[in-house]
Amino acid sequence: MSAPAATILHADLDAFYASVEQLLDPGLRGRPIAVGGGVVLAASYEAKAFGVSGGMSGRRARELCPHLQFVGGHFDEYQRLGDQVIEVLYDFTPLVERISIDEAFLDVTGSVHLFGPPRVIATTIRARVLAETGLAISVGVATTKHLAKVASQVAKPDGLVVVEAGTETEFLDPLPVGLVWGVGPVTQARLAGQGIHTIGALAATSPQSLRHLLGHAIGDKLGSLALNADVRRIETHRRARSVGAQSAIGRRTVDDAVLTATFGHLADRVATRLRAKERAGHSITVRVRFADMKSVTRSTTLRSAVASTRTLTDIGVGLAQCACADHPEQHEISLLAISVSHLVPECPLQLELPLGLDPDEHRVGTERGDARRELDRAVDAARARFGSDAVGYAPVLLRQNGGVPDAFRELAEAKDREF
DNA sequence: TCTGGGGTCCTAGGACCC
DNA sequence: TCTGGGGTCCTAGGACCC
Repeated sequence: MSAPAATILHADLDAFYASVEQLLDPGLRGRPIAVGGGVVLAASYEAKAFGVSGGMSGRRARELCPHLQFVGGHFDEYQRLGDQVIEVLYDFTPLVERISIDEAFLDVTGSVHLFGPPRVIATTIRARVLAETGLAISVGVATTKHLAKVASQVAKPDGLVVVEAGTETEFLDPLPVGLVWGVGPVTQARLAGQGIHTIGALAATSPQSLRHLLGHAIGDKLGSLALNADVRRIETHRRARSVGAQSAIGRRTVDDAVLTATFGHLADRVATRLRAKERAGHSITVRVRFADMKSVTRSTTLRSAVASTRTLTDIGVGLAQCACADHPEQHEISLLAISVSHLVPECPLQLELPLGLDPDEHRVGTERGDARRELDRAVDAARARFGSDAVGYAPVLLRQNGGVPDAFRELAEAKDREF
């Protein structure tokens, strides 16, 4: 006998940022709004009706919806309300896997004795979230994570869909393949080329054909999801595998001053977060996006793990110079990014970083290595007491450029916190 | 007003080792 | 001398998700 099927809920706040804005300002309710400016971070359902969606350029959004109103984000409120909703979920089970600011999986298999059948739990959650925060949350209920997520998408807006055990295939088969987790525009187009438009058609395709069409891993994964063979468990604690930061800088002529200033800023953000997590990383990857939106990456792997701001800055600049030198036909850059991976625990008292090219230069125990550690520690401590703007490493040469406010970045970074 | 910022995972080729 | 095959790591690129 197999174990009784699990009961998984996927709870997903509707048009989250935009709904919060409409909550905060009643004058925005019932109207098409978008959070963002140059790019749409989130659209209200009234705006979605015109085809406006997240990630779209502001200009395109206005073309689709001339009366669209842009609003600046209240990022602290998003975090606060998102946390408040997650706290409601914990009242029903400790098995909560938060996957972003506004959505989570719950395993309520063991909760039914306390709170009633899954449908009752889901209904209670939706009512409590609405009463306590004023926000609509859609919930999908099923026997697997994937199916629960598909169900919550189908439930939107402000709905509940329960897929009863035994009816999974019947539920999934007519749905479009785009609802399968991991099927984006490229994969969807590839499948459409073979006449595969529904999850049922995907499930009916042979594993060999899928592998041939999409590659081994993707083909196998999609095949199993379409056949409802998802065996993933709820993971309550997930460790980050990389820490990164990026900055769109408009169009800038390639020069060292821009690289130094930008990587100073990015490395500061990344290294500070690494040190706060007591982690350091062996691999550093830099991405340079040119003015024509083509981007290239350069990476390096060091024998020792890095978490120092200054060291990360130097490596970032060096890798970006390599990338630019390899593309002499490109004269302008529009974005720089740095990411640290192959993370390892770093005890604050432990030594760090010999560097690749000149191993002695930055090693702790040498004058420069010690100085860098002391500087990082002093800056971290001052910021902890006086706020993140209290101390900087370099003059902020970066024009704000109408970009995303720092508060939004801090919001994205807040996902680092262990939920 | 040309196109954000944070991530995860997969593929493919080459180096290197056994 | 020529002939192998498998495994692992690194780098670069890309699809996808929120």
